[in-house]
Amino acid sequence: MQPRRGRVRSESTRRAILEATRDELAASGYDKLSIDRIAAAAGAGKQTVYRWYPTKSALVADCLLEGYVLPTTSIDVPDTGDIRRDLGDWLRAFAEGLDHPQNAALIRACTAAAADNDEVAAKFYENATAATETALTERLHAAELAGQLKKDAPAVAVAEALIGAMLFRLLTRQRATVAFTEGLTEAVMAGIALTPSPAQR
Amino acid sequence: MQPRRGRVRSESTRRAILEATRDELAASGYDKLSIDRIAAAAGAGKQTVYRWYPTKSALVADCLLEGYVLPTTSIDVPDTGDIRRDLGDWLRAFAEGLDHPQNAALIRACTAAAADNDEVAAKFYENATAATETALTERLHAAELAGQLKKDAPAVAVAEALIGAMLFRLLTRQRATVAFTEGLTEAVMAGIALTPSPAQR
Amino acid sequence: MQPRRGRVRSESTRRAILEATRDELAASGYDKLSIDRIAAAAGAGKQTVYRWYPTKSALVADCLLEGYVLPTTSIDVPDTGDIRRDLGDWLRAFAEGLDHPQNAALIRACTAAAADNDEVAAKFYENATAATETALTERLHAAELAGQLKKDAPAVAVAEALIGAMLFRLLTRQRATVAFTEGLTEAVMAGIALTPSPAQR
Amino acid sequence: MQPRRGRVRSESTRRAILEATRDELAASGYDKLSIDRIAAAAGAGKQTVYRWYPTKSALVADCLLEGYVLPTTSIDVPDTGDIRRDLGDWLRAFAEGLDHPQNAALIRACTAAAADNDEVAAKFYENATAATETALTERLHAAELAGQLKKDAPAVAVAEALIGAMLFRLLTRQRATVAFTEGLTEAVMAGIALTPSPAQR
DNA sequence: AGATAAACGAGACGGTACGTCCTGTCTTCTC
DNA sequence: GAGAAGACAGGACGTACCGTCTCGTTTATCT
Repeated sequence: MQPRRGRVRSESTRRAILEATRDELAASGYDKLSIDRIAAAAGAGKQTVYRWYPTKSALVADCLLEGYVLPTTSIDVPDTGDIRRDLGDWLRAFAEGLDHPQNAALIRACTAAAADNDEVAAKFYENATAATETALTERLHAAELAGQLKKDAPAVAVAEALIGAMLFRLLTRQRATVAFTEGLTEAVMAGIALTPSPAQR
Repeated sequence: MQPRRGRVRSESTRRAILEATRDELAASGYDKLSIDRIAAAAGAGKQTVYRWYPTKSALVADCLLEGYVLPTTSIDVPDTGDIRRDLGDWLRAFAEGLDHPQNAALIRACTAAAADNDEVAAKFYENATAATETALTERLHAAELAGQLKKDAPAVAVAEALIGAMLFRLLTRQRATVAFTEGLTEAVMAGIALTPSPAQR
Repeated sequence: MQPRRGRVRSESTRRAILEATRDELAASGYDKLSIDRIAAAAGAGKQTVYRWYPTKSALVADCLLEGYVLPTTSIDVPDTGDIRRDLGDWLRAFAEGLDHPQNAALIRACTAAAADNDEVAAKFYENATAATETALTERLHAAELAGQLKKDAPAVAVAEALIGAMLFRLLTRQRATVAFTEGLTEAVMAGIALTPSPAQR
Repeated sequence: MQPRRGRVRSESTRRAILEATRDELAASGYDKLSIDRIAAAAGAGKQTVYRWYPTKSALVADCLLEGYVLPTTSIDVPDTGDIRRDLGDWLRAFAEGLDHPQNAALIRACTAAAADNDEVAAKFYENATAATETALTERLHAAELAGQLKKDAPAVAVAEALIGAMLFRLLTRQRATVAFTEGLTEAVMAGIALTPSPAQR
C-alpha cells in the first residue's frame, strides 16, 4: 500500500456538496440542477465537484446512497405480530411522509433522475428502495413463518406493488388518503375476488 | 367570426415536431431534449416550436396526449368473463410491451418529465395512465357487477398498484417476468393472508 | 447573390464589442483580456463575440484595423518642402503622442498581441504601421524627387528604423525626448560618419 | 549571518525550471505559458516554482537575465578599426540570428512579455538589450575617439534605431535581408540627405 | 544519534476564464 | 401573417490554470 501523495481530499467539502445538492434538488428538481449553483452554495470550486462526481447523475446517486435525500425513518416496518395491522400502519406512515411537500419534491426529483440514468436507477434501487423493500419483504416472511400468510406468498411482488402504488400517486400528484392505503392493504391481504382461487392453473 | 388573415398554421409541421420529439425522447431521454435539435430535425424554425408549445414540458405532454409516445395497443383489457384470467393476461401483455427497449426508454423519459413538471404529470395521468386505469377499473367494476368481486372492492387502488408495480420495475431496470405478474395477479385477487379478514376494524 | 436569410448581424453590437475591447486593452493589457468581461461590458452575449471574432487575437486585430486603437492623427507626415524639418517635426509629434499613458498602454498591448500572434502581426503591420510607413516613405520619395535626397535612398529601411526606435523606447519604458528624436533625425539625414562614403564597397 | 537550518534550495531544480520555461516560451509564446506545465516539465512541484518566482513575469525575466533565452553570441560587435564595415557586419550577423525560427519565437515571446509587464521590460532592457546597446554604443564611441565619427554623434539613438529596426522586422514577420541591413547601415553612416546639414536650427 | 526545520513532489482546494451549447426572444426575408 | 432561418442576451456546461494549502518525504543543521 503506497503512501498517499498530495493533499488529502476534504470529506467536509464533499458533505457540503451533497447537502447543497439535496437543497437544490428539493428546490428545483432534477433537470434544473446546476453544478455551478451547487458549487457556489457549497463554497466549493466546480472542479472539486467534478473531482468527486463526474456527472450530475453520479452526484444525485451518491446523495441517495449516503442518505442525504431519503430519510431512513419511514422505512422501518413495525412488528406487533399482526401483519395486517403492521402493513396498514406502515403504508399509512409512508403516505404521511409523502405528504410533506419537501419530501415529495425530493422523491420526484430522484425518480426523474432514476428514470433518466441507469446508474442513478441502480443507486435509487439499492438505497431508497431496496431498504424499504427488504424491510417489507422481511416482515412478510416473518409473517409467513408465523403462519399468518399463505405459503410461497409473492412477497417481493406485493412489496413492489405497495411501493409502486405510492410512487404512482406521487407522480400523478394524487394524495394517498387513508382510504386509499387501507383499501390497498386489505386488497393485498385478503384479495378482491369473491371466489377462492381455483385449483391454480 | 372574423376571416383569419394570413397563412394558416401547418398541422403537418406540428406533427413533424411531435415525431422529432418522440425520436429525441427515445434516443436521449427527457433532460437531454433540445428544442434546437427538435426544430432542426423537424425542419422547422424554433419560433414555430415555441408558437405551438411554450415549454419543453408542454411539448412532451402533447406528445403523450396525441399518443405519439405510448401505444394504445396494450391498454385494452380483455373481457372473457373470467376476471382472474383477464387480469393476468393483461398484466402479462403489459409487461411484454415494456420489454421492448424503445418502449421502456420512452416511458422512462415520460416518467422523468412527469416527475419534474406538474403539467406533464397531469397529461401523463390523463393519457398514458388514466386510459389504462379507466380500462382496468371498468373491467374490475364489470367483474364486480358479475358477482366475481367483493362488494366495494378498491378498484382504483388495485389498478394503481398494478400500474405502479410495473412502473417500479421499469424504473429499477428489473424485468417483469411472468412469475412476477402472475404472483401479483394472484395476490390482488386472492390476497396473501391465510386467515380471512377479521370483522373489519 | 442569394437573399440573406435570418436576422441581420448587428453592426452596433460589433462596435460596442470593439469599444469594450479597446477599454480593456488600455486598462489591463493584452494577456489579461477577458472575453467574458468584454462581452459583459458590451452588453453582448459571449457567443456574439465569438461569432464575430473566433479568437482574442482576431478581436484585437480588428480593433487595430478599424482604428479603434491607434489614432490616425499622428500618422500624417507634414510636407513643407523641407524634408529635414518635416521629418523632425513628425518624429517629435509621434513621440509626444506616445507620452500619453493611455496611448502607450494601447500600443504596448498591441505589440504584445502582435508578438504572440501572426494574424495580429499582419493586421498590426497593415494598419498601425503600414499606414505610418507608407506616409513616411511617400514623403521620403517626394523629397527624393525634389532632389533633396540621395538617389536610391533606402526609404523603407529608414522609415522602419524610425518607427522601430520609437517602439523600442516604448517597450523599454524610456521616454523619447526631443534630444533623442532630433539626434535620430539628424543621424539619418546627414549620417554620423565624418568621412564620406567610400566608392561603395 | 545565521546558519540556515533545513534543506537547501536546489539550484538544479531552478535550472530545470528555467529550461522548461524557455522551451515553453519558444513553443507556445508568452501568454500561453502555463506554470502547471512548466512545473510538470521540470519535474518540480508548483510550490517550488512559486518559491523561486512569484509571477510568470519574474520567471520570464529571470530567464532573460540568466541568458537562457538570448544567446550572448550575437551581441559582440567586431572591431577591425573600420566602423562602417564593423557596423554592417554586426547588423547582418544579428539579422541572420533572427532568421532561425526558434530565436525569432523566443524574442517575440520576450517582446510580448516586456510589452505586458514593467518588470520584464526592465530585465529585457538590462539584459537582452542593454548588453547589445552597450556593445554598440561602445563601439561607436571608440570610432568617435578614432576620429571616424562626427563629434557628439547620437550613439544611443543610432544604436536603438538599429535594434528597433530589427525588432520591428521581427514583429511584422518581415525578414531582414542583406539589402535591408546594408541600406540601413549606409543610411546611418552617411545620411540620406544630399545637401549637408544647414547651420542647424 | 535524535530532534528540528526547511524544501521538495504531489496534488486537492476555491476561483476565474475559457470556448461550446442551449434557451427563449427578436428580426429578416419568403410563401 | 405564418414559417425557416438565424442572430441575439443570457446562462450552464465541463476543462484548464491560477495561486494557495496540505500531505508525506528528503535533506540538511543543531542539540
